[in-house]
Amino acid sequence: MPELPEVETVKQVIRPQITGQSIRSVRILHEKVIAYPGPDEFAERLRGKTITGMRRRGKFLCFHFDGGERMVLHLRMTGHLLVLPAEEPVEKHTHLILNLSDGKQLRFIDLRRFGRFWLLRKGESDAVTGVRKLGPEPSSKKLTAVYLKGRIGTSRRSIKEALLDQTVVAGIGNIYSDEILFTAGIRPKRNCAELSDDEWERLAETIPRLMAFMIRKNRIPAEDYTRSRGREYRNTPYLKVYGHAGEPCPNCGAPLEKNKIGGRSSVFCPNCQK
DNA sequence: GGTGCCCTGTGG
DNA sequence: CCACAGGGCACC
Repeated sequence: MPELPEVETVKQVIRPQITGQSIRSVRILHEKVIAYPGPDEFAERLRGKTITGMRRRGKFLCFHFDGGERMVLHLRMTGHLLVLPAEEPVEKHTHLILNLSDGKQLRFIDLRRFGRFWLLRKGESDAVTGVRKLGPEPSSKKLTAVYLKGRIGTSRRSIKEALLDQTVVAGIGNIYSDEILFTAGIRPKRNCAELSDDEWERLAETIPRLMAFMIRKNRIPAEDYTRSRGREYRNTPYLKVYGHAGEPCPNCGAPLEKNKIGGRSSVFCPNCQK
């Protein structure tokens, strides 16, 4: 479900509601969502901790506690977070509840149960979470045409697969890879090794600009987010190709085409994208 | 690299 | 009924 802009929204909505709170108790309703360590240790170590901050890295969320421990969360396809009063009914697919000192609860809800939590000790490596392998953020000044060409310029993969590789750039998913390639005028199936310097430049320019635009458009007041139960905060009105297969291209009017790349669907304009 | 899998729900 | 869904990983 969420890619970088949506995860950023979750962070912006949730962070002010939980920072400074301490965790009174932990309720794990489905142990599977706790990837590391075991569920008992996870709950035991969280209890009594104070939340000092919350950050995003790629599609990961990282909760910081006093004493230096941190909890890492990946929402995967359908995971989301809500802060609700303890008396609110617990909805279906709720897998983890943190009882906070102000009487509210931080809840993790995930229909498909793909989302995962990790709890790391102070200074413990995040190799286990995958955060350590992430490539630069789209907003990073490290993300240049020279970087992209050097990192994947000889790869025999398609450019779409490379953009989905979190070790190349962090945070791009199936929606925004299609949007980026449309804006940059490059077909998703194009082989990385055949892209021109000009095309690497266009990618390096498009990735941060489009992601920043989507983050800005995705902002939502916490009340609206909570009222819609974390469901209606997506960039759908701004997507030019994703979800629009068969419809006219917004640039040239030619019907947008859809194909499969590495098991993921991909929408593009056969006319505007070379 | 491709494929299957982890899950549940929805839409054709 | 089957195909598909915004993610990521293990396995040939």
